[in-house]
Amino acid sequence: MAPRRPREPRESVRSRRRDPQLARSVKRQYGSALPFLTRTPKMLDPERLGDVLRRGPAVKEQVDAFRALDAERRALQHQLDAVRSQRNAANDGMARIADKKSDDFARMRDGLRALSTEVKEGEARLAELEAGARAKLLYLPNAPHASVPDGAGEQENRIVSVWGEKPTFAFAPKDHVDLGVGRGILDFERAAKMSGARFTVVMGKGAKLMRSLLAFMLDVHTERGYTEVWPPVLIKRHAMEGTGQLPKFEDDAFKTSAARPEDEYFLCPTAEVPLTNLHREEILEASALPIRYTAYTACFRAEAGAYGKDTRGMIRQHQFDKVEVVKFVRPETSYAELELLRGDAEEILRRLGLHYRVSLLCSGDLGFSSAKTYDLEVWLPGQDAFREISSCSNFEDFQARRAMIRYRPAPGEKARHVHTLNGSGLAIGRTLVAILEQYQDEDGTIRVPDALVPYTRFDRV
RNA sequence: GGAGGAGUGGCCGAGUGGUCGAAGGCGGCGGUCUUGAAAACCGUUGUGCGAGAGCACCGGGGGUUCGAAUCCCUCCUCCUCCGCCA
Repeated sequence: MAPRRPREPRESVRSRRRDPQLARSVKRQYGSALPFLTRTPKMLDPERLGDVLRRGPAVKEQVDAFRALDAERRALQHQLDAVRSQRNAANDGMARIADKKSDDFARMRDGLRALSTEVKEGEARLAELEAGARAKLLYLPNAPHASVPDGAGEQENRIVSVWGEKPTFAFAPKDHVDLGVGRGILDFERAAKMSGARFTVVMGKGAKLMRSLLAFMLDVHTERGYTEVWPPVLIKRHAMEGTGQLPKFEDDAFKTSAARPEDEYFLCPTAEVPLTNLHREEILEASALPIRYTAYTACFRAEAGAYGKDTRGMIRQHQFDKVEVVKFVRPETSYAELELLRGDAEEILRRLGLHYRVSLLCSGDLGFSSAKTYDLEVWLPGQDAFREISSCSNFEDFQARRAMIRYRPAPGEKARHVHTLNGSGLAIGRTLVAILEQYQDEDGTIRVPDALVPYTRFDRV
């Protein structure tokens, strides 16, 4: 990414828009009608319809309902334009009459009043149709890419590679709860005092290990070309819609309470949301792409419906920590970029020497917004299982349409939607869990991976 | 939190009810001139929808009016000062 021009202390707001990444700023304040509805979405193109339908039979109904509303909307739009045209012509006539008190003027005014009423009624009906079509579209998932295998759920994901080997132990390996509590670095009972279930207090060398992990991850990513970002974690509704967390998954999110609805915020569920929304409603310079960001944030998830799953330990928490990587790329490069991004996430695991495998999610396990996702699954000896530690996805133009993120392929050409990608790089809590379990010794102490020692300045917990 | 001020095209900036998608300047593009360049001069230059005629857009939304960039309400954003804080 090109370095941003340093800002003058008293620079005006408007000149600040002269950002080298921006071909042209798009002025559109939040809550406006239908930024992404301006053309038939690509996912509804006949050739891609088959792909959306792989999501399951319910999607067919959604598509049909959307198309019906959209056809109605287009018809009304045409009709309304014709009436508007009449009104505009009549209005020109009025403007040319010098004598505003003449009978002619009065007669024309009455005619115009009728036309205006008709236009207003049409606009009201059009707004309803648009809102209806938009609502339908917001609930429609992304189309799986052709390379995504069909399948109903997790069991049908495809393992595409395995890195490293299972560490062998001359003793029965403990899980991270026993290890962490045993070393005095994890405290679930005390966490419950202030926050209840599904929270962890990390203490002492454990806390330092967390801090070291996030610094280490950000350093690796920035060395590899990502720009480090420290974003807000209280998020407005429109931004959550932009990346696809809303409206469908509102129950999964925490939100603040506020006297006025417009003062309400959602707690960031992943840095994907603020990072992707950095460029919402912008037209980017083609030469600036790919744009790459990395950020550490705390992440908050209500995880409704996950009761009873992973109740022990710090695998599934209401609050966790994660370093995320996000890319904005040209559409034709997005699948190559996905492989690179996955490599960037894998790099962290490799440098930490953690045994893991890569899984390609099948259509039934694919997230709502994603066209293709790889999960990185780290080996947890204490659970005798691979567990997700990173999820790397190509969203194609799904988020770009919702958040109106475009680029201009060449000067003078029409703006196109970018493709967005993101991946965890990595979930910090789960990385700590993996280190505890894979690097444990028989006496319950834990060796610190070499790559982290420069950060922790101790080599054993 | 309190008190003021402001948001118009890539940028600056005019426009306080109709002929305004919007003067003028800068920048960009094309041309004339030039060995070449600069200067000067001429022309051109927003976005989206639509097959097209056409329609929409002056921060967002709503209202007044026959008619709104212009008047009113509201929200957002930014600026200045005060207070508080990290």
